[in-house]
Amino acid sequence: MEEKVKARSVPFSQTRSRHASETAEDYVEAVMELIEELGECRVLDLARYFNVSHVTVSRIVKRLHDENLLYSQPYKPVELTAEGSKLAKRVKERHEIVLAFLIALGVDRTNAEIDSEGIEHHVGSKTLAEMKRFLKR
Amino acid sequence: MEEKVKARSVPFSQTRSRHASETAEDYVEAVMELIEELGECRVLDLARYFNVSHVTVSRIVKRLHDENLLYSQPYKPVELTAEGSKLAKRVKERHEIVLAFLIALGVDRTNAEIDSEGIEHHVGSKTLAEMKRFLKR
DNA sequence: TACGAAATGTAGCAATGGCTACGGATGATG
DNA sequence: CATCATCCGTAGCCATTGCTACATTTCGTA
Repeated sequence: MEEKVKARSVPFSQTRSRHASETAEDYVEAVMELIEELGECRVLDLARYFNVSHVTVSRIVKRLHDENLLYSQPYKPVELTAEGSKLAKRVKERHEIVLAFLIALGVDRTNAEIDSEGIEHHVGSKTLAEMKRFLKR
Repeated sequence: MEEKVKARSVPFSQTRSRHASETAEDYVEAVMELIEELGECRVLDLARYFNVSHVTVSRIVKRLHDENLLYSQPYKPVELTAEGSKLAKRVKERHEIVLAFLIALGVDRTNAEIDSEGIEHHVGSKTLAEMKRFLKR
């Protein structure tokens, strides 16, 4: 009898839903950042930020509105709900730690910024703690 | 006049196509691993590995066949093309470095395995080089 | 050799995230 | 206060990755 290979259910946790969560994290972080930089966050600001069409942004904003992360009204700026703001702060802090970590590791700023965007969503609490510890050395 | 926010076109490089590439990387790596472990790689082996239905695997295998990464015939085991094998080796090596790096950083093996699966796709050559350097210390 | 279980393929649905094209809303400015 | 550029929403297309249900192929074994 063949020996069965263990399922990688945890690491490969359902690509689609995982990706939807990453989008949510990217968007609330971007909204917070854009509000800080511009005073408000419009759909087109997000479209420029992510380099996608305003249509894509509009649909995602609607979804995140339904998920209670964003507050949006037609033709009005996008704002963060309390929940969205909480998530954004957590994501931003994690992002900053990952970026600082990569730079401390010796990666140039440009590449550190690029890689940290992708890496941040996959850094669990244990890994994040070790990155913080490394930064304190 | 409002100051425009720079587009994050490089880090946020078109989510969909980026994700399709990650899937390709995961699949060629899995095929190589399953062939090593089981002698051959069936559609159902991949389904168990990724914890998805055989239908999902079947469609992705077809796409990767069209992309010349896999060689597949109906009801036959899946094999790697020369191109797929090359990609798989590259991905596996990168994956092993990331995993070893996280463990060297102090992360426990379980969390290191989980996080390395997600992180590996976002580690550029510069970051990978710094991880290697860290491992040599 | 013929049967049945297991493996695989096909049909068709949903969610997500891309897009273009088009039309309605807003707001600055003449 | 009317006009027009800009912003944003809607319709509708495609690709990817999930799924269930059903059909077909393979293959060991009776």
